[in-house]
Amino acid sequence: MSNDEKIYQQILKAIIEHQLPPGARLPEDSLAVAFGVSRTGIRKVLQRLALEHFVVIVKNKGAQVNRPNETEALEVLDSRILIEPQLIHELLPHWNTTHSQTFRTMVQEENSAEQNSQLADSIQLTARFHYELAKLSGNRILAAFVEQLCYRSSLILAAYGTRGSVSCDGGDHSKLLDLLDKKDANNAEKWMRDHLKHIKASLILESREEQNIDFKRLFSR
Amino acid sequence: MSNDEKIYQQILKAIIEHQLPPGARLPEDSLAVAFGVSRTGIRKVLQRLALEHFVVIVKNKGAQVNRPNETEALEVLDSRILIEPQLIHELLPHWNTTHSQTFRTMVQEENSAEQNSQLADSIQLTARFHYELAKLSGNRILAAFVEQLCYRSSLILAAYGTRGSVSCDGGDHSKLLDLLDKKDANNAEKWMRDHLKHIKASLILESREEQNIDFKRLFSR
DNA sequence: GGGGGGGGCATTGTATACAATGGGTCGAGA
DNA sequence: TCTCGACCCATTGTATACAATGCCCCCCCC
Repeated sequence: MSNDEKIYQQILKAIIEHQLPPGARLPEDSLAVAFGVSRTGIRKVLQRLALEHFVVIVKNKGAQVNRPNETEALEVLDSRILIEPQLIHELLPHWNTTHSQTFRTMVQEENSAEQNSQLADSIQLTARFHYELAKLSGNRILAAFVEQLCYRSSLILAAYGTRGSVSCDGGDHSKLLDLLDKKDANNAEKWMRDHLKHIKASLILESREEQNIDFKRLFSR
Repeated sequence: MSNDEKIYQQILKAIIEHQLPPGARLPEDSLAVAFGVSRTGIRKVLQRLALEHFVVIVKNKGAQVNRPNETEALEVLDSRILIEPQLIHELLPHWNTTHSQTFRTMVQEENSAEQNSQLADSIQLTARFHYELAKLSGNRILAAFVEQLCYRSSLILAAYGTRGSVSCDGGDHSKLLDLLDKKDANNAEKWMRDHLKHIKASLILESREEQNIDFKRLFSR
């Protein structure tokens, strides 16, 4: 893996695990010394992260970790609801006992992370479950897109998620595996859709609009 | 629009219109003098184009316009087949006569471009029809993804498309508008799926594998 | 005491210089 | 004449220098 890629992975990991919380500033200089490279390399990574919506770069003000707003959160979940259930049909023909084993191991990791109250690990493992599944579809473009959506979901869950919305996953995911083992495409698809809708519904979206306050209306007597 | 953005748009346009054909090299220096900036600005744009799969950057060898292979072409079309038909349901509630007018005008442009044998224009207008439609879904994330897929499709059509696969679109697109005007969601969805499948089927994918030649097998007596 | 303006500092934007890599060409030897 | 090798040039990778911007604080004036 190239050096840039390593830096990218490390920063992305830190963002997803909320070691770099939403809103955190990412000064080029500090990162440059931290990784032992010049600002040039850091800028490249930051711009990639910006294109993928993990950070926001404001001209002449630099980068900070994206703080997804309500609209973005809902759109990410809606995108997943539209795509992931359909991928079930694509991946089921390839599904075999080896995959089943691998994914059941992953579910166990999720459960133990959850029981130890390692929220960050739990969220990340949940994301991984979903995008590893997407990869089995065989369509690398869609798999990459789902992967990005899952990572963005990690950010969203950490910001708007309730404990319940994350922790119910462990049990849930193994149910999907049962359906896949039975080659029950329709119920597996339905399960996936309901699962994602459940997560979407569990988000706490305080609807106080911080933006677009209509001062004129507000202060007209 | 920022300066970078302008450069990005110009290069992207040139790629989609095949003024920069697949495989064309994009030396940083030449582009830098062409746009009157230093290599720094060009590199940023090229890396963005690379992340979006319009160019390929090979370390120490630079950038060239992506030449989509068979697999990539099929995956792009499959992605669109999975997403776009479903978006019909999302956009139909917002569909009104104003939209209808706008899109019918677009179809006319497509037809005239096609009649004048302006293949590049025709391909691009077709792409635009699809992603403008996607934008009406209200989900900006999916719309942006579809937009990217449509642009990639332009590259693919120019490389693998038959004249028929492009030119049949003009008449086709207006049929979809009729269905949308009738608020016939199911048939509009079906139309979209068939339309994309038709395009996919019309690609000429010569299956001579240029890569991964198995010399060992080839030359073992 | 409060508000507005100016200056300094921290940070990013852009260009350029130098290092490193890859490919192509020219020449020597078989 | 063909092949292998070394050198050179074109191009990219990386670091650094300087310019430009924005923010914050302080001071001055009202």
